Amino acid sequence: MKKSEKTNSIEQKAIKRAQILEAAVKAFSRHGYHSCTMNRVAKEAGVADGTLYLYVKGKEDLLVTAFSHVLGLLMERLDKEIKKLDNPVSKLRRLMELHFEVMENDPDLAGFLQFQLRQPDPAIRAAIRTPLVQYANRIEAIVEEGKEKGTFRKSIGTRAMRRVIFGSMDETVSAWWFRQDGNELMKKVAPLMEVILHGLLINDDKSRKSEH
Amino acid sequence: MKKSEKTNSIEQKAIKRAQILEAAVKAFSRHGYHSCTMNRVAKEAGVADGTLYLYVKGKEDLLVTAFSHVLGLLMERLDKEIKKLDNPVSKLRRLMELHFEVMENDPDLAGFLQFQLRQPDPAIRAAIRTPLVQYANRIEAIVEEGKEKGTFRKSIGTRAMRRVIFGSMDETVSAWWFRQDGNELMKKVAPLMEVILHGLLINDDKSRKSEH
Amino acid sequence: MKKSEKTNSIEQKAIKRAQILEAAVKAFSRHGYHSCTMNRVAKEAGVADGTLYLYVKGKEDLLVTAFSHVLGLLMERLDKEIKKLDNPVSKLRRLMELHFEVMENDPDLAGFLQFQLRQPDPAIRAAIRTPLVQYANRIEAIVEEGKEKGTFRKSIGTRAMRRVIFGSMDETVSAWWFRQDGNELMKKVAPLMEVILHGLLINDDKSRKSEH
Amino acid sequence: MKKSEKTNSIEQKAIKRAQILEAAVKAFSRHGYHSCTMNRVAKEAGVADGTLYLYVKGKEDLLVTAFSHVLGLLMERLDKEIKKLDNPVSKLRRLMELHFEVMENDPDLAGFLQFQLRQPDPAIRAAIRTPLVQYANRIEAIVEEGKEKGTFRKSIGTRAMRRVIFGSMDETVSAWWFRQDGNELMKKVAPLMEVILHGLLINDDKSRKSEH
DNA sequence: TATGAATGAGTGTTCATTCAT
DNA sequence: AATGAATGAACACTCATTCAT
Repeated sequence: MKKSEKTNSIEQKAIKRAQILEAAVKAFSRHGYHSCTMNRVAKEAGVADGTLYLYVKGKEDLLVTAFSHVLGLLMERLDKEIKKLDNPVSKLRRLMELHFEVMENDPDLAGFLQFQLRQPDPAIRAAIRTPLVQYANRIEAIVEEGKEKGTFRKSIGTRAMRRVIFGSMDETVSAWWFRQDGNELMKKVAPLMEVILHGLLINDDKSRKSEH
Repeated sequence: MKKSEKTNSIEQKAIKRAQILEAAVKAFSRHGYHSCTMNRVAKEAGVADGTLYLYVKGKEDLLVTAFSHVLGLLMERLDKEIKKLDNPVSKLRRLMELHFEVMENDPDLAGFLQFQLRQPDPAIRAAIRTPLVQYANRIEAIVEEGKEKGTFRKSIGTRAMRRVIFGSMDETVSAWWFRQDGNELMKKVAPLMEVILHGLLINDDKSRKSEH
Repeated sequence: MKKSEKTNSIEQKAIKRAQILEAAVKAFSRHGYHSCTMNRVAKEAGVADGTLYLYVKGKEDLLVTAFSHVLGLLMERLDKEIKKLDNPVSKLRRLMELHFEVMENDPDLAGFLQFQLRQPDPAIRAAIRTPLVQYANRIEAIVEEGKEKGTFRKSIGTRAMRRVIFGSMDETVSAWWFRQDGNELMKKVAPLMEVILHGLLINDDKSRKSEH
Repeated sequence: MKKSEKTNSIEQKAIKRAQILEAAVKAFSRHGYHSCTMNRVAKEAGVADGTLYLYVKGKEDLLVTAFSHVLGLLMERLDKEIKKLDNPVSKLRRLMELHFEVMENDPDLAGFLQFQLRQPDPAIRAAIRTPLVQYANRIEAIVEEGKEKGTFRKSIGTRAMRRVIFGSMDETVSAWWFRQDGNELMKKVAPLMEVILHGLLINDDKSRKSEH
């Protein structure tokens, strides 16, 4: 049963890897990346200090690898869910719901993504950039689709729209995380969509394109 | 002339204090809060290491104090400028222009506010919260005024509006800072205002209140 | 054919043992004893880390055992060659030639013997002492023979003579190894013998026993 | 008294520096360079760990700096003593006496010079090379002088002579240090000089230049 | 016998903070 | 008030060794 053994061993390794990366998310979130020692992560994962280095190159790599791991899981789910929908507004709402749902269900993950990841270190930012861009692309794809289908206004740049969307979600999650007041995050979807879709103004005459 | 001497001495002290706080902004921005040593701040300020501790309690306090200092200057200016204007849309645009202008003119300050300040350490975040709330209040005051005057829609919570506004600006500045592509930040004001005021949708019928 | 199998197995083991010891000499020489990891030795020998511990007790034991192994080979050859010769001067020259030849033909071995072995750790030095003394005995035996045959002066202690002989060779090999300037080591035999046999002085009157 | 204060401070610093370097010699000698922790050196010097780094760049630099320090002291004394003498044989004997005397009076220093310094690390060897060459030059200068004055034989290279001289002394000190049998090192001067000056052979006819 | 994943003790170095001057 | 030399706690990472397979 060599093959079965080998398969098992590979599975074991993948499981331990996930164990470590998820322990890192939790530990970094609770103590803060810089204040969190590798020893704490190891304890959280239930392995020895040295074992961490069999799976990642170092502390920085652990942060980045853990990020790719969890964002990968999120995007896999996102793609599957969004594929089912047919109009950009629904897609945008679903993206936002999913984003908030994930955060709400795992505050450690939320803390990790909102704060621990925002490291000023250029090396870290560069490493994080790639998966982050993929997420931004998901948003921009919806915006583009909306423009093509005539749902969203073509006069505004896709980038600007993406920034408003992502910036709003991001700020909302951050504010929610700090208050930690029960699980109300999902309730923010509707008002946020309201503002993003229709804007602040009453009796808005879109033919004007601008208020002056 | 005891009094004059004393006044002079107090002024001297205030000047050195500002010197130190601005040196901290610059040094933290360039090297990153955690990687920046107190010695570097001291050198930047032109004082000895120990002298810093005559003005702040420690490194963390230096970060927070420096933040209050620069945000105080910004808000002082903001209040003066906004007082002149009479409608909420102009006020909102002016706030955004000012925000972007300050960032654009002082990239060190921008890096400090956008990244160095976002420390995951709970103690730091708590300390930073107070001055930050004051800034949020400026935005919410404009939103409230807009609602009262019938310019902004009452159906959306002030908080949600504020989050979209601040989140959009914040995300825009962050993205700009990273690209560091010349001084184009001011050009983002119009498209951002466009989205925020009118929303993403074309032919928006505001009587519907929502897209479904 | 149990016996043949067993013999074969024993031979196999001896071969692997030699493999490991020679890999250790090479690896220690190239990376330095302290900087060389057991993993590197294992790789060099083509076995797994754990396998090393089936042949030696630990890293220190590996160093000492490897030394005994290579010095044993050298002395075996030395004895055979010297047996053929009949006068102490020839024997001394042959010893020196052999010493230099071995070093020259295997720079890894030379580096190992000249530097990696000179560990300050008392335990290591003590362990190395035994085989080293055997080599010293070869030199002293030649000196003694020379004294008995009336070739060398009896007035000087055998130990002192041995120290001059061994110290000179050792210093010469070290200097050569550092310069690594082609294979000129054999050319040092003649001048070295010249000094050792006749001394530095011109017109030496041996009846004086000393220069004053 | 500004000047006096400053002078005093500089003196203090030089004293502490010497304290640290001499503590390093002692600590490295007793525990072995690699096994000796910086903490041990600090304790030996009576300072905190961090203080060491105010005087040297790191552990490796400490080794090299300590070596330069002690060899500098030795050579200063050597030059002064040798200047008084007029013939190369006396100079050679004085050099050897001094070498042995210094080692004998400070076994820690001897252990440091004989073993701790012989690190295989190329960086260390390169750093140590410069002061070591200076010492070699002292020996070669005496040899050259001896050749010019017609005392030493011109037919043998200066380098070869130096290697015999230095190698013999080195080997003698090493052997002595291991036995640690009282303070007999000085007694080795005469027999060593005997061999080096007159060679091993009885009835040596220098006109032959070689034994065959 | 052989493997190699897992272990965890051990250490050079940094740097915020203090305090004698 | 100002200095800056001294402090010493804290930590990421390595690697010899073990042991279940």
